[in-house]
Amino acid sequence: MKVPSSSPGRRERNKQQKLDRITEAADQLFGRFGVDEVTTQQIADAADIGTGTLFLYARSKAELLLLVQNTHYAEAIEAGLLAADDAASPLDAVMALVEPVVECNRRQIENGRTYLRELVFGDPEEPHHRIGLEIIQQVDDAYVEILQRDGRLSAGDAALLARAISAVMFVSLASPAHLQSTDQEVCDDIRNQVRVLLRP
Amino acid sequence: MKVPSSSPGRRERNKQQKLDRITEAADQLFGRFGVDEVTTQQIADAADIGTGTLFLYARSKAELLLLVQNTHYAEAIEAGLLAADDAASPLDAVMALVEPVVECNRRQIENGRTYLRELVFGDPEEPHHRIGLEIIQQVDDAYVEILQRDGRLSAGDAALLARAISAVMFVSLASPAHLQSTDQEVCDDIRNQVRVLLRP
DNA sequence: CCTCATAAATGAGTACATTCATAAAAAACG
DNA sequence: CGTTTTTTATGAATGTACTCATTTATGAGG
Repeated sequence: MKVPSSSPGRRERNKQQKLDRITEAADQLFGRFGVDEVTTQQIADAADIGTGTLFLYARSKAELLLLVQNTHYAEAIEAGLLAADDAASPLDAVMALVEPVVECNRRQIENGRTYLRELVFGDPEEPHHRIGLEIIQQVDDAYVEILQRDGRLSAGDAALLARAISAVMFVSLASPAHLQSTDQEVCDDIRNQVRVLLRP
Repeated sequence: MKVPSSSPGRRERNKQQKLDRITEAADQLFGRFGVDEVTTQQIADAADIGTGTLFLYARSKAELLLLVQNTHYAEAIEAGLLAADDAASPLDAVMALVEPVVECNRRQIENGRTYLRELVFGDPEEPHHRIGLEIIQQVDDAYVEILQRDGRLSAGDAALLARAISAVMFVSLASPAHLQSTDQEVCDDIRNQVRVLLRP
């Protein structure tokens, strides 16, 4: 048995390199053509690996999309958390979080909708799925914190209201009604709904 | 050119019979095994039609599920609309609508989730999809009416709040978190969220 | 260095939804 | 009726995500 401390070993290095190539290839191809227009074979070819190898690194095409997109959402949410700190009102704070997520989600609308679809309907046990859920949970947690700032809501009610806001954002982003809308229009639509929810 | 008035003609009769056989077969098989465990071939065989014929009557397997389920949801909503009329409070009225839908949706949980998934993410141009959207739009309209009963909300705000309630119901039903829950637990969860939304 | 055990990679194979060229049936027309 | 046109039915063929028996690479022990 070898000590796992110092060197990662060639095996580990190879694995990491392959994962990097896969992530890079999938990100490029998905971003360029949309998840439905890209075959797993094309990704495998672009990453220079065998057909089946791909599925050792992501158990499904959906997982591959989550793997690629999670990073982008994490960045968007980081920005949103910062912006929410100096918002004047709870509504503005919520929207400071919503805006970067909307922007991220709609960079490629088809991918954005598929990402949401898989988060809700995919297998929550899959590794990248789990990570995706953790990432959006951060937004929910931030909503709770925002809603409690002025002390008018109990912790329980704040949690429930936060879930409602998340649901509103989810459905607004997923709905085909907004396929042709601008990001701004989607944000405005969400803001209007949240405004009514917050009106105490 | 023949007058289309009097007799339906053998062609029309055959078509109707086939559609009936397809609907019956799909309803049975989906209900028994769940949509993912049934192949379109099995449905075609059960309906005693050719492989390709199925897709003349429903453009996709998803459309077939919508075709079969729309009827059930329409019935559930009809019951809900009646019950909502003699509810004491807006919250009770909303829940009178929610309960039959939850019951219908969760008769077979996998089918229920797939139904919601296809309604939101499927092609809204497909005929049965369109009908499904019209059916759930009734629920949304009913929410608007309920919310305006006491006159404390403008029409616009009522519409926005109704959409939020719909979003809450959708996400609560779709979420894997409720895979193991009872119908009652799901209803309670939705009720809690709606209660917070309605608290002015 | 050699041998064996274990992990990783591979691509031919599978399953299944959907399509499409062709055939059969029905209607229209004389 | 027979002919032509239009609609409907069919199942073999297709495309694609995913699996799995087999091969190959890596590391451990001697």
